[in-house]
Amino acid sequence: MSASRALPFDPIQRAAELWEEHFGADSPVAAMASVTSVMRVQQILLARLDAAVAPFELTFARYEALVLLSFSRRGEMPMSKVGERLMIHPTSVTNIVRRLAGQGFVEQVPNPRDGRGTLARITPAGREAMERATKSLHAIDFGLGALEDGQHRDLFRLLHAVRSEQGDFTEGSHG
Amino acid sequence: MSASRALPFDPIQRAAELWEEHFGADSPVAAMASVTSVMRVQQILLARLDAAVAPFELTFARYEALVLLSFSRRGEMPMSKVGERLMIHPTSVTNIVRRLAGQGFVEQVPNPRDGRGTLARITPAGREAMERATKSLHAIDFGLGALEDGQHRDLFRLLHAVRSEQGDFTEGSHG
DNA sequence: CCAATATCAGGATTACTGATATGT
DNA sequence: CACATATCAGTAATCCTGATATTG
Repeated sequence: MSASRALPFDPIQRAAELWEEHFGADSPVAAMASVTSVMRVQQILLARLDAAVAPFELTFARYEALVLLSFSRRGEMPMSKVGERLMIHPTSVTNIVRRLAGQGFVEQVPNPRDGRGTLARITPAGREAMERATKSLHAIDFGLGALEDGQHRDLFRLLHAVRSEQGDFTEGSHG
Repeated sequence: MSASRALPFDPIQRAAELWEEHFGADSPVAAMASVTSVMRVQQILLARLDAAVAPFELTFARYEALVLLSFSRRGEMPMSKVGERLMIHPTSVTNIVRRLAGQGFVEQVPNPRDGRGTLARITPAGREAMERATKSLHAIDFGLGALEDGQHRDLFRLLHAVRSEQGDFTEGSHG
């Protein structure tokens, strides 16, 4: 999982202190510390999530695709829409779906309403794997057991502001 | 930058609602929403940071290595210590430092105090590139201009809890 | 003809495992 | 001899930029 032993200090805290010494109190030290923390926590979480779903031959990215399909009405969705919802590149969709298809977790069928398009459809085996992986993720609280529900809401709102500014979506309510 | 157009709703919010419908209010919906948000914001930030330092032929990862070296007393540090501080894999250190060396931003010299070891040492050109990249990053508030200082502290503290639980460091103060 | 929908080829980055040469 | 320090080879995952065939 990358770094091995624990340091006797918080490396991000240390970096922030040095940062302020070198670049002055005017520099966005707090932003730097936040950014670095986001990077590190993402790394930690992804490792935990991937480990949790690995027994079912899934990565977290492939798991997310299965969940998305399972939530849809017919268990199927155009490739383009999968990419839109998961916010991943079209070639990544192709890649992920092909891999899931190779595992028998989804099948790719022509879109009857658009001859150009392809639908990804979850199979019973895919639902089975998804449900088992979900239990595994529930058991570890999605890697975020360190936080309580109120803190999750705080974290979500702070990050929501960043995503909103990026223009991921047009509405601003999350309540 | 992966996804193109904005959705008329927050896809993470939507996912959380569907999640609760499918898996019940007992499931860690708040944790799921937090995790997904961390993933997405990391992606947004990394794209912004990489874009900010790209004019100087750097990635954010290589920039971080330059900053680390420039903060050290002699501008040099053993490879192993670089990996420890940046919390990246030894082979990634080799990779990053070799690339920086190819650009003339660092040089690799034998460690006089350990015949097995190699020191990465920042060059004047490396300091120059680092300082210019820093100005570029300052100008965009490290991609986190959407948050105010108080919010940065909140965000840092929430993520600090996760990092602490992971055992990245042994102390618990950050005040 | 232009736009949209995948898909593919190819390049870049990062991480990990396992093997290796060197030195403590 | 056991251990530590890089480095390398090979594998995997992801994203990106074009190019392409098909269809609307």
